[in-house]
Amino acid sequence: MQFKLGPLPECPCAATVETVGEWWSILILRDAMQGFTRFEQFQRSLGIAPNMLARRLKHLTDSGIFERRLYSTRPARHEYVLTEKGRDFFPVIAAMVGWGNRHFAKDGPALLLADRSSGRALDPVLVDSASLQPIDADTAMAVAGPQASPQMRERLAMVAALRPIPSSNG
Amino acid sequence: MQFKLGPLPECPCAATVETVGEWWSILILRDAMQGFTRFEQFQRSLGIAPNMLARRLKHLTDSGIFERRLYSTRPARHEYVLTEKGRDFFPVIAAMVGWGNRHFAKDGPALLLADRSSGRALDPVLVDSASLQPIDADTAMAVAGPQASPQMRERLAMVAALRPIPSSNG
DNA sequence: CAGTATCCTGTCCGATACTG
DNA sequence: CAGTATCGGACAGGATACTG
Repeated sequence: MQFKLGPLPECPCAATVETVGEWWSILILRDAMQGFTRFEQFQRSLGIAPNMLARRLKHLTDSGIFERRLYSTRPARHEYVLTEKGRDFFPVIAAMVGWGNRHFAKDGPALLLADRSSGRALDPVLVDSASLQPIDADTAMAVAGPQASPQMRERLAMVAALRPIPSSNG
Repeated sequence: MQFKLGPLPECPCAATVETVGEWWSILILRDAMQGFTRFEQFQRSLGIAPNMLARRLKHLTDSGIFERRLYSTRPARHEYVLTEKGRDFFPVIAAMVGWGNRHFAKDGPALLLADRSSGRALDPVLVDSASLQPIDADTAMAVAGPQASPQMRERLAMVAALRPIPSSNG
């Protein structure tokens, strides 16, 4: 997962993919959201090879998603603690959980989200913070932001002619 | 991106990662959500090699995310149309756009989401559909669903002792 | 326990050439 | 235009051994 070279891509979706796009990274973050912080916890949970885990943790730390914190000297021991940026990734994980449950769990989900204090099951849905209206492929579209490059604007203009987006059932 | 072999993993997040985890797949879906359907549209937009694009489109079609539809005979031409399952992936993309904008767009976003009819900018936030309360790492947790395996229950029980999850600023 | 160091394999991916 | 075929490189990822 590196794009050509150099800085992150302009598209925020592509930048996200480039930062956490290796699939181990997503699963590591999934576990970190549950409270895991230690090397061995991740390793046991994921069955990942230790060198790969070290690589992924380093990359996520370099990306500002984990903070590597010394919790013991002699011997030196580190734990990997989510930063605010890392914790803010939770909605992406939760959206994936929701999609997976809706489309793969035929006989009922194996895992779902619940409120920490009440224990009540949560049904994740993405809405606009102001209107609280659901955001989906029918009602939302991408538009150029203030910092959009000319190329980005051109792309988006090209795409604007295509709406409404085609779908298989009409 | 294939796990060992065989069926999808039990965890809905892992199942999602396995299905769309290659980073090209996410970007293809991003473009499909904008209305792209043709091979050449994807290729030009992404700068992807044709063989890779063919592979990814085939995989996404086999996964029930695209429907490959003949839109012209002589010569035979196909377009790749999102299924309902594919369109339902939009919240994941939008959540990634939101995270990318919040953490990478220092001088303002290059791309944002807007309402199709009003054009008003949208601020994507994940909430519970019943309570409309935001779902984040502090308030939500994963619990075993009705179809959880014993191993999954054991994992989640292990994790339950760790809450509240550690974070770098307290 | 928490990694680092090596080696190896699979495959993702790009480049290019070719076809109806 | 919409792909398929083939080649080669880079690297993700696994297995194993080793260290403080």
